[in-house]
Amino acid sequence: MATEEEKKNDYKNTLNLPQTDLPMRANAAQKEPEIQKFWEENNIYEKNISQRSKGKSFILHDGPPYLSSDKIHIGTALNKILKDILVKYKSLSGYYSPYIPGYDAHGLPIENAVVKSIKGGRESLTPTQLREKCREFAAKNLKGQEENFKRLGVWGNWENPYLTIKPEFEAEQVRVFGEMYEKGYIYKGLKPVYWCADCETALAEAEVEYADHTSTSIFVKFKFLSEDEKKAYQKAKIEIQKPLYAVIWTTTPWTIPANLAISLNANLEYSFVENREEVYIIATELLKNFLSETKLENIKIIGKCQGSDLELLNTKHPLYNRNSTIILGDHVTTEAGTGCVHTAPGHGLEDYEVCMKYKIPVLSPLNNKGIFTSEAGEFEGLKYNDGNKAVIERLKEENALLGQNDISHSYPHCWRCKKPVIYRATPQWFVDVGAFRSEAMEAIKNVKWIPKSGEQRIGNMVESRSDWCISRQRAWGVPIPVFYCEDCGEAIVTSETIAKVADLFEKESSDAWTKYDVSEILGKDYECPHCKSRKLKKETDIMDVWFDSGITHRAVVDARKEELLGSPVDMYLEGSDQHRGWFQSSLLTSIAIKGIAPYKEVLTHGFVLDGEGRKMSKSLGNFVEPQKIINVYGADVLRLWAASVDYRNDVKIGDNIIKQLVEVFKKVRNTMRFLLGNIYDFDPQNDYVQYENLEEIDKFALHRLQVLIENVTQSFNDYEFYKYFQFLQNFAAVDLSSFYLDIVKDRLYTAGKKSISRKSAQTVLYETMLAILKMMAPVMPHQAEDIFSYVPKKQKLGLESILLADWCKGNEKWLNPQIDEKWTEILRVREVVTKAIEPLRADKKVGSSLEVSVHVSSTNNKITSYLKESEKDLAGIFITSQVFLNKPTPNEILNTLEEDGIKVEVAKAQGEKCERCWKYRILDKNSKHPTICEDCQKAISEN
RNA sequence: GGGCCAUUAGCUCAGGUGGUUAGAGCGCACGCCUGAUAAGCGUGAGGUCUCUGGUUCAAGUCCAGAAUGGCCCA
Repeated sequence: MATEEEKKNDYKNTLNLPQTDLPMRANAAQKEPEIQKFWEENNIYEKNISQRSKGKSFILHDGPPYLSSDKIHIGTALNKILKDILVKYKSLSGYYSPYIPGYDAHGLPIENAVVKSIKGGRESLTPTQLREKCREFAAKNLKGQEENFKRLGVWGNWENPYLTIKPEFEAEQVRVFGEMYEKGYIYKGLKPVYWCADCETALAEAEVEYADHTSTSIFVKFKFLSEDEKKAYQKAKIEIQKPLYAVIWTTTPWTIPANLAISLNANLEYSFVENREEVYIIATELLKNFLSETKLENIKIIGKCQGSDLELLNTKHPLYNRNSTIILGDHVTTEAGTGCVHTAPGHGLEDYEVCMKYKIPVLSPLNNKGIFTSEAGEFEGLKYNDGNKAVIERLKEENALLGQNDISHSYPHCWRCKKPVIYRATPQWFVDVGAFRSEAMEAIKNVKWIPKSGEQRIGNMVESRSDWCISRQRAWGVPIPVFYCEDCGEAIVTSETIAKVADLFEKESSDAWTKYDVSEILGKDYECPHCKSRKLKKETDIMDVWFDSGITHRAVVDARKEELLGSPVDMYLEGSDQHRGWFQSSLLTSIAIKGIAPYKEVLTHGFVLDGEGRKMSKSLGNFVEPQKIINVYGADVLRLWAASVDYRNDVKIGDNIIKQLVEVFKKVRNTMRFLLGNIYDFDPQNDYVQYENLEEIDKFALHRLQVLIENVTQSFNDYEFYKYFQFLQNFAAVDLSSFYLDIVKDRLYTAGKKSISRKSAQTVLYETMLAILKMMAPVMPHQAEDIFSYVPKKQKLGLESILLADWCKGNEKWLNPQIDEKWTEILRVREVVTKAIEPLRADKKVGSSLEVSVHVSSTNNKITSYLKESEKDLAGIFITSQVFLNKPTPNEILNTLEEDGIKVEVAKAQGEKCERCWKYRILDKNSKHPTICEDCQKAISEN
């Protein structure tokens, strides 16, 4: 005879409980690499690419990360993940969407890192050896970054990435230079750069260190020309005969010989100050400061005017027989000085910029050693720092000095010899942006910028930018492919020289530039086209790395037309800092040689901040390392993070945020596990229930699914992944977990295994599972693939990988507004019912809601009729044992709740607990199974 | 200092053309279930919508200014 316990187990065995081997825990950190191995070994990426027609394409062109490190940081991870989500989504949606990752590998940061790492410094290596080290350094970092990217689950042509140091890339770069030169867009000019007079070398921004330095500051007066003096007085509305001076202030007296202008701020107010027989112009705000510094007394303000009133008036240089013109610039501030800024375009970057606008030429009367040249007149032969004293002496003699003080301030020093550095104008190569600026502005208008503000941002920059200096005095880069004639001094760039250099680089890389001499490159008989001389030399400068990456539209997109279909591509997707960087350098070179923008759309994302919204910095020690997150939670959680935030603005990441995402990740997995477990025996071929035959709540579930599919699709199409995240999360938690699955559980478990009602629910579960797997795939590809591997073969649509599927379309006929309206109302009633039961639970009068029966009524006719229509299903929907509409519950009413015109009375359920389905029923003691209900008896007989 | 951007519950996000007690999911608290179980369900508490002015009968929503934070310049 069976014991009670055994009998219970017997009935339990007749239930259809979920079955699946999919583990509840993802164990992602360990599982993901296995999945990636599966993709790699089975060429899933390549298969996806080849199954899509090139007629429908979406090309995202990768911006090359810089190879300064072998580890990627969180910002790079965000960027690559966003790109990959998009590429995967487009691929699933049927687009031909290949992805060729790129790397930026020339430039100063790499060169500096290498120089620092070698004993003996730069001098211990030949340029060729140095370049070789740089190449190795870049290769090592590439390997590290590539591993990081692959570990994120990023798809792409990893076999053949593009690289700015590949010979074919460098060759194209030389050709682009040649084309731009031929169009007259490239010229040689002077520009101030940091210069160390002791090392006799140009320095980059990164090569100067700031340290305190004591300088002599001086106030110098520049006398107005008599004509212009009158005009100035007129502007200030004063009548006076005394001589008028603009007073400048500088901490580098030696640059006075190079002064060509005086800069004022157009919007500042300037005072005319009378000092005995002279009048000075000083910015009103700085007057106090000026007086205390110069110790002048008994002065008075006799007039005022705006900076803009004085534009283009001339003063006389106190030491030379030339003018110094008053010009206007935004760099003039009231922080120090007089508001009249000494402007020497050869010795200051701002000075240079503002003089460019006024077409004032550059004057830099210093040689490599920092010694004044003949252009400095009487100071010729003096070293610049000795020039300070000499200049001050002369100014005194000319009665042009108004004051002199020593000040200590932060000043740039050479990182090698630690001596102060200067700005010195040197010959540089430029791109004449002005020549095609309007074309570029026009092109900007025709690009779709997301977010929209990007258009203004880049527009402002292109509009106001000066010419692009593309030369660098360094070793690790593509040489500027120019020869010079040593006899006539002309620069030589012809289609012939460009072709020869390009072809050579294509074979041997740009290392060939230093390796061969001119005659080897151009041929023994090559002669200067200007003077027929055969004495030629090579340019020693290299190109700005922004020029490297700026021509990928040509060296990659056009050069690999078979794969990338040629420029312009559909999208560039980078951080918002690239408006100044890659978006602009790419735009300018593309406009210059092709007349079109290289992209149709530009999508930008913000920067990654810590959990408190602070910038990540060494001093705060608040860096979030992607590798750490991946090692603990897996790449999919990081990917989910990227998808969960509105990346158009800055985004935050921190422990708390990641923990929340892990919860969502688990929730989705568990929900999928439940779906999977309940359709283990479902064969779509035979068991699929046609829409018309589905139960109404199942139709409602499909309606909700269809709404989800459409919302999610729209979110991806708009690149608004965070909306996708919200939709998916809500659907999993609300529509499925707490509503549909909770209700349908009973049917799945207790109904006959092959009953139509169970199959009806299974059909919905099956459709839901497939749709969600597909919508997980772009964002959580590992998780989706992992789950998919546990899907029974019959349900897999013949797919080898979920990443080879077609995007979920659902079925338009699932949209059912009538059912939606009705069930939304029923859901409201359900809320009132659960709320009404709640107090009884708190009082321990009731545990499971199945111990309860309810009487429901409503003052709303619509609701009443909806309830009536579905009367027999209501108990299941409310997860109670009985629902009464017309008559009150037979047992004592334990609680009543009325809300929104819906009245619910709760009582104990009728009958006894059925041992099989746990619902309370009036049991037939005389039947074969006296402890289970009628429905269960029927179900058992069907099994 | 200039250009561009952001600021709604602890977190991630909603809140067309200004109009009743500002929403969702998660998290949290409390409880239930023990046939999704290192799961599942329910209920509840959380917001002076960054601030200050202004327009208006009425402002998270419009205007002006400010603060804080971010990117790019200087």
